[in-house]
Amino acid sequence: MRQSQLATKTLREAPKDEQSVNAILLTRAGFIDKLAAGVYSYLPLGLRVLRKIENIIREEMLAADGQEILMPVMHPRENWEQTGRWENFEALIKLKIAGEKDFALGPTHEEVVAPLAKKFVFSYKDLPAYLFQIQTKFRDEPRAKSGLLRTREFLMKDLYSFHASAQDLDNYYQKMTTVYFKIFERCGLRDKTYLTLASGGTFSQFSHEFQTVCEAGEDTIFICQNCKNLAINSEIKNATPACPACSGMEFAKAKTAEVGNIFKLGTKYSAPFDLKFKDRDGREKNVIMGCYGVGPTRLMGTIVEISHDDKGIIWPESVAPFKYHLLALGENAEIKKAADELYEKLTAQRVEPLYDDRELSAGEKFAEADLIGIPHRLVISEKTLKENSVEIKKRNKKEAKLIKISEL
RNA sequence: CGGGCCGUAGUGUAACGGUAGCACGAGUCCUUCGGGAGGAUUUAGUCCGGGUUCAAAUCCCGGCGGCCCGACCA
Repeated sequence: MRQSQLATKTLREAPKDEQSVNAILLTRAGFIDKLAAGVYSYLPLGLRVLRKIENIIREEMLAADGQEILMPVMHPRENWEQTGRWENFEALIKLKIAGEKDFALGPTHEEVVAPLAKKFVFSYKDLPAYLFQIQTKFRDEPRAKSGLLRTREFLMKDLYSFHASAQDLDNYYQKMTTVYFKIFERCGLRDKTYLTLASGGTFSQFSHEFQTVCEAGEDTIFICQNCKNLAINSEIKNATPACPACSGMEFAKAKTAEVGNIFKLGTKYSAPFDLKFKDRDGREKNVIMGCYGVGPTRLMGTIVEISHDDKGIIWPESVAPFKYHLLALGENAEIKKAADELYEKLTAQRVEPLYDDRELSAGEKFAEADLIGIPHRLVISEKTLKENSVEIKKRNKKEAKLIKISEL
């Protein structure tokens, strides 16, 4: 893409109504735009990042036998009455349509997926089943905050698993723990992300969260200093003094953002919707469920929180909006021609270049490139042309080197 | 939802109750071109509603909106 065609512009200064690092950098660099507190538009650069994160998650869900669906955002009141959550889910956004009918904007989809599964699950032969979607969720957060970390409208991948036995759920739950770490690995968050015990288990003692250490996070966890494999959420720390994995008693306290969570739901949602199956023994039993959530928009914010410097964002290559940022310095025809040719070549190779073909000073192009944070910077200038080469520099490294154009 | 702070061009910031100014951006032109370069010129603003006053960006009341702290976060 030619930067002269890019719809957005960068801001030299941070808007004064954003305080968090992720919101400041993403806004300045033109990835997002705030419409209201906790409600953001995703602009061309931001949407590219979001799609990459989504695709990583999608690939991992498909590899774990998930089948992708898309459920409605609008949920009839009756579904939520069925589980008692029309009244009990405080963040539920309710609205009337046609002046009469009550609907909720989906904050999660158990109330939709359970009755949906009822239409296809009859026998143990239909189980297990794994359905997932990547979709916009709505929650009436009393206080939206920290840019993309806590919003009222956000993207969420939610997978629901359906099992014939608790054992089968346990196995899949275990598998999803591994799959989730793979997602965080691919998004560049693995090193700072901890499997964390949390409350909320209706079916088992705990649920598990995936917590990424970062200043802007709003959770507090205690990381076991013995195995460093497990952490305990502060909300249940008092009730859980020792590490359940290794019995360690020493913990390090850390501020974190919850980037994912997994629940064993058991029959909490299958029962109210009468979601049953006929087992091998001929008896009718409740389907056992699990659910697994991870939010691409929050992930995007978290990545920026932990991967930036004073000049701007440093995207991991896996989620970067582009792989190369090609800068043409100077306006003479020779430079322009060489840069144009390299741009065409890279485009033909499908390696996703962003080409700064604008008539701006060198300093301005460098500053913007650092702000946007594309992993590899390519420069064509009088200097490089003398050597018949192009300068290449990684965003997270200081040194640059010249390579032959033919090497790209 | 409680508490605090705050709403002035696209962005950031000034203006004692008395002419709304500056910088950046954006537009046009010229000169520049390895770290947000220089010059000329143009553009654009007091969140909304009421009140006090000869006079309100400024004071008062109400609303709306934003940020931060807390509560909340299946």
